[in-house]
Formats: sequence, C-alpha cells, structure tokens
Amino acid sequence: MHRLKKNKEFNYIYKKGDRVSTEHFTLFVVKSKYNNYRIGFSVSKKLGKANVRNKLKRRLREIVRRDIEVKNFHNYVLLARDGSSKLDFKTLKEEIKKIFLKYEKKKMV
RNA sequence: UCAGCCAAACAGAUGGUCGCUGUAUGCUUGUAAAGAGCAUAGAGAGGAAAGUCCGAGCAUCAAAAGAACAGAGUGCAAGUUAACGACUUGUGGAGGCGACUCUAAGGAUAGUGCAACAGAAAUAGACUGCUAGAAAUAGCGAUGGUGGAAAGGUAGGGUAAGAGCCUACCGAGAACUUGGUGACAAGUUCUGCUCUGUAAACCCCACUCGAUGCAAGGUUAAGUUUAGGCACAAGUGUUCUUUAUUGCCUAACAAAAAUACCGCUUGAAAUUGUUGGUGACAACAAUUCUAGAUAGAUGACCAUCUAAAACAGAACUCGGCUUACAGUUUGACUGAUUUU
RNA sequence: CGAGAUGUAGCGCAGGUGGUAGCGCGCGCGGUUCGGGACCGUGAGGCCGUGGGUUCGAGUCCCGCCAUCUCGA
Repeated sequence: MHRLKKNKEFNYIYKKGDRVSTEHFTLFVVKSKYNNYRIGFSVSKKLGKANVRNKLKRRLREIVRRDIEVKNFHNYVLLARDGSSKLDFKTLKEEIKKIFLKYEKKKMV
C-alpha cells in the first residue's frame, strides 16, 4: 500500500476528483499516472484530540490493508466525517467496503 | 468495624496469528558511495507526553564587555538546586475535636490618589449637645446608631459637666534581658497611649532580568541583479562609554527539489546499593544505553484472568507548576464505637 | 509545534484610572396614516465565557481554566 503524503496532492484530488460519500466518510478518486494505487487518509481536528485521530487513522489503514482489494491504479483520499471516531471496528469495515463498492457502481454507470 | 487524613506504587497482564517505525548483522541489486528490497535479532509514548505558566541548556541577533534610565518580575526566615516565581524545614496568621490542611505574609508617621449610598461628621474643622453664667463668654468631647470603617475596649472611681483625669483587666507601643543562625518567641520594666481602610491603586525599599525561539539556525543548489533614499553617519528597548566592521535601509524582479540532510538524542541520564542530612537533596560505588517519527510509527482478531474499561499520543532536550483522570494495591497516623 | 488577540442584550459594539452597565439595529405595545413604510412615545430583554482570590464593594485589579479567531513553512 502506498500512501499519499504531500499537501499539494491532497489539494489536487479534492479539486479534480470524483466524490462518493456515505454517512461517515467521503471518498475522492483521481486516475493515476503510475502503475500503483495510492491512498491518503484525512481526519480533521473537529473529530477529537490527537489520540482519537491517530487511532482512527490506524484503523482505517488496517482495514484498507487487509480487506480492500483495489484493482484500479487510482489515487484515493478517504475523508472521515463527524461521528466516525465513535464507531467500532466491524461497522467501520463494512462502511468502507460499501463506499468502495459504491464508487465502482457509479463508474459502471 | 465505621469515618477520616497523609504518603507511595501501578496505569491491564499472558500466549498465538497478521501488520507499522528506527537500530544492528547477513544476503541481493548497485563500479563504488548513497539508496532500495528481503531475512534474522533486539528496541519502540506518559503520569500527566496536555496547557505553554515559570526556570535552564542550545542557536541566532556584528560585539552582550561596563554604567544609568525605562519596562517587567519576585517579596516572612533559613536552606536545597545548574536555575527558578519551584521544593524542604521552620516562624506568624486562618480552619479542623484530631491526624493534618491552607496562606502574593515587606512598607499606610516618604509622598499622592480613592472610599458610592447612608450618616451631624469619613480623618476631622464644624453641627447637634452637656455644664457654669443674667448675658457676653468659658470649660467639655460623654451625647447623635448610620456604616465595611467613627478619636483604644470593659468595669469602678472621679467631676459643675466631662475626659486615660486615676485604678484593675484586656489591647497597643517603646526599651531591656534570655533563647534561637534567623523569621520570631518568652519574660521584666516603662509610656495613659490622636493619626481608619486600601499598596492584588500609583508608589517606596530590597533582589533579579538584553531580545527572539528548533517554523531557532546550518549544509548542498541558486544574485557581486536593478531602482530610490541615507550619508560619516547608520544598524540590535533608550542613552552613554569601550571595541570591531564597511556600507546601511526600502521597494521591485529573478531563482528555488524539498525536512533531501544536519540540528536529533549520552544526558545537571537511569537503576540498585551505601553514607551524610529532620527534610528538599548531596556524595560515592557498581551496572545499563532506554523512541527519534515527518500526512507523523503501538492496530486488528482469538483464548484465559468475572468485565477490559479512565484521562489521554513524544515532535529540540531537561527541572518545576497548573489542569484532566476509571480502577487497584501498600504503608504511617487520627477520631468514634464495640469486645478482650 | 511556536507566537499573539478576543469573549458584555437576538446581532454589531461602548464601558481608560473599582461605586451597582449603556448605544445602534432588531423585538413588544401605543400614537400618526384610508392602509403600509418612515417618524414620535414607551417597554421588555444581561449570573459581563467560566472557577477562585484581593477589597466594605469587581464588567473593571490578580491567579487558574474553557471556547473562538489571527499570524509564523
């Protein structure tokens, strides 16, 4: 799994990307030049203090690493919204699977 | 047993599977270095890592060397400390039956300011009033009940009426003696003793302090660019002295890969023991190396412990303070009750 | 991560040296008008972000905390 890290990249994706959202997350997607997919996680200060935000990012990374198979070489940004820090691990997992499926469906149409 | 008070320790543990970040070693790639990948070993957040409220290191500001002023801080004593506004042990004061806790605690006769409303009057001169006297006037500070504060208080004597005018007790001040390093305490003697509160108002006294912060600052790369102003003066709170330097300031344009690398973790370090000290702490000896990220490293699942939970995530590093916090354990002490 | 500023009526703001809190807009009621607006009169609305302290007395002085905003690559 490759990570997105630079602020420029994030801003580019926010501006140009396709957007899909569920109750607690928003996914931004842009086609990549390279033969990799890359993903970044964004958790704002509104969601909690430092330890809460770190824990949420760790969990999201774990879920993407283990349970999501990304077939396309795209750049993704996963934005956490209000309330997502209070969910437990299983519901998080289901919701993230959902959001990726939703994007694929949208693309098919 | 119940209630309390003080201090200390822990901050889920053990095993398994998959993953994350450094370090060391080996292998592969690479001319080599740097780097990349894989394997193995071992390491990997806190008591507050938080707030950024103080104090240091470290770095830059040409030089921080000296003096004065401005500004800011601290404020009982003696100690501890690298240093401090921190801590310790005491002193005075406040609270608690007690164990114990709290305390910005110098100066109000150096000066200035302020004290609403109420009250006759707010620091004090009058007014109301009391006594003597026919009156002029003289003596007096009791009477006035408002206020946070009203001319030391209470009782007795005394007087024309009164008053520390006199006496006793309490309070206050001064001197001396004794004890203590000291803050201060105790005692004796003397003085009948006008002068409210506020310095967390200005201020006075004593002591301390140059400013800015790792986004500091440096390495590699990239400007003897152009225009205007200042001129032997200019530049860092101000002024002065000493030393050093030659340009300094403003604006525009160009260039720019950025945590790529250094700073970045061995330090007033930690653990254990001994000794000294009431204690904060210090000295000595032995042993150990114990995070170093940069979208920022600790997560997920299973089993057992009844249940797995609080506050919360290092970001240059230390010493404190403040604030948040589920629960568990240990020790010293106090009060009440019961039993022996 | 560091440096700074601000919290007062529904909204935007005053209250410098402590004495009991105002202004404008908005809101309610009445007047004016054939009616509405404008105008005139009148009224309500405040634990001065929060917890302590100093003081006789704190929006103001001092010390903690909370929230919001700004600046530094």
